[in-house]
Amino acid sequence: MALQRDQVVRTALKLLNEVGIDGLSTRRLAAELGVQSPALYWHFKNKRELLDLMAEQMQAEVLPPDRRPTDDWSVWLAADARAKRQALLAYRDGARVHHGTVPTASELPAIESQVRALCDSGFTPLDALRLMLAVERYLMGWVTEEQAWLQNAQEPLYPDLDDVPLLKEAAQVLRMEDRDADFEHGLMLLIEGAKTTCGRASGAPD
Amino acid sequence: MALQRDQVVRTALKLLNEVGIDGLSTRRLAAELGVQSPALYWHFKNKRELLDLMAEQMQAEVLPPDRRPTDDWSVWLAADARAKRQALLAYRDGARVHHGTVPTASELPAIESQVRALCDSGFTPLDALRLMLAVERYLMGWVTEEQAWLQNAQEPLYPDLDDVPLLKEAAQVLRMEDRDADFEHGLMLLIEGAKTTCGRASGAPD
DNA sequence: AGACCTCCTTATCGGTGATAAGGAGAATTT
DNA sequence: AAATTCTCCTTATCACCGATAAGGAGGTCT
Repeated sequence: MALQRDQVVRTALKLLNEVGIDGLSTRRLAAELGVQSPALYWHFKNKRELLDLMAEQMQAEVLPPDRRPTDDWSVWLAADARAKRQALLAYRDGARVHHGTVPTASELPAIESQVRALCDSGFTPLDALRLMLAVERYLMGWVTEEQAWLQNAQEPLYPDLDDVPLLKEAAQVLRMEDRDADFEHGLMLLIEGAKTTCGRASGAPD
Repeated sequence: MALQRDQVVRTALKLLNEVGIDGLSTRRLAAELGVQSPALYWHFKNKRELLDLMAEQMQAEVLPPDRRPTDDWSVWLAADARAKRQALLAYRDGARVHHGTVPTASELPAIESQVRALCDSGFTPLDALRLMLAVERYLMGWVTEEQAWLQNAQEPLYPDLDDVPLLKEAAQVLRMEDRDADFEHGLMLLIEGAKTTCGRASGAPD
């Protein structure tokens, strides 16, 4: 039986979790598939294309198939960001795999419908897209640093904070002990900022 | 005359702009310095250490030496973010070079003093540090994607937007034609969000 | 004079992504 | 049925990478 393209992608994702993106070589992947490494180049133009498909598959595995904007934009926008974060966290170095990927033309309609929902709540198309872009990049930056830290989670960070009392008070953030809450806080800042400057609450137009 | 450590770093940064981080090999750098590549390993433990020093140098070249918080927190916080963005943009792949770098213990006092300034404006230490973290990661995510896009700036992006009228209206964002303004917008969202949920304007307590 | 220290050299190792050329077998055409 | 084409893989090889081992030349210190 011949190798299937998406079987290669799935194996690559499984391997990613074992060895990380720096350890994910075409030879290692080929070995995992019981094949010689040049065989992969029949299925993919190059490694970049493989990584792109891996990124696509990662999102598909976690995101619900139809993310139709519900009534309150701040609810679905936040839920979307949380789901995407989980998608990236589900694989080692997920954010780095996703880097450099650009929305293909086929994803534009989904973006359009989200922009439309925001516009129905009082956003201009410009502000709507800018908000979505800001959330997306906050998300990417967050998870990238989060995963870089996860990989080096060795000795306790900053053992002595006696000289910096305020940081000592906020040590849980500095030591990243509740990353979910900290991510949520930043996300909330973006959404609150958008509420006060552009949008209005839906269902309760002011 | 022997090679100086910071001469190597400066040459590496110059070379970075010519070949990008993927083209920056120890051999290429050694050649630039008129030396054989193992010579570099006398000055640096490994390539990671070189990249760390490059990241440090990049920030030092752009950031003013003493960034003392002025009266209005939203002003210096934004100015700081803009300066850091410029520092990263000043070199090709600057954001990727900076990735994985973690604040050393010696940078903690500077962070403490910024947290203090925020607390003077009504923040709790927790909210202050979370805000700074959110801005930092938004910044990193932003510039990383920005530079990835810069490197692939070839054919025009999304030539046909007739099927997505709202995106057509916001095409300048989608096509990243005014990246400064778009970055500024997201930064403003974070700061406005912080104003309405945690802080109060300094000088004009409400 | 001898020992050390600094900074570099040559040689080499095990790995990487990628290409060229070709071969075996199934499918399709003649 | 024979010939051809297509699919999917192989072996061999390229140029390059980060890193280490071992040693050598030249200055400095004892």
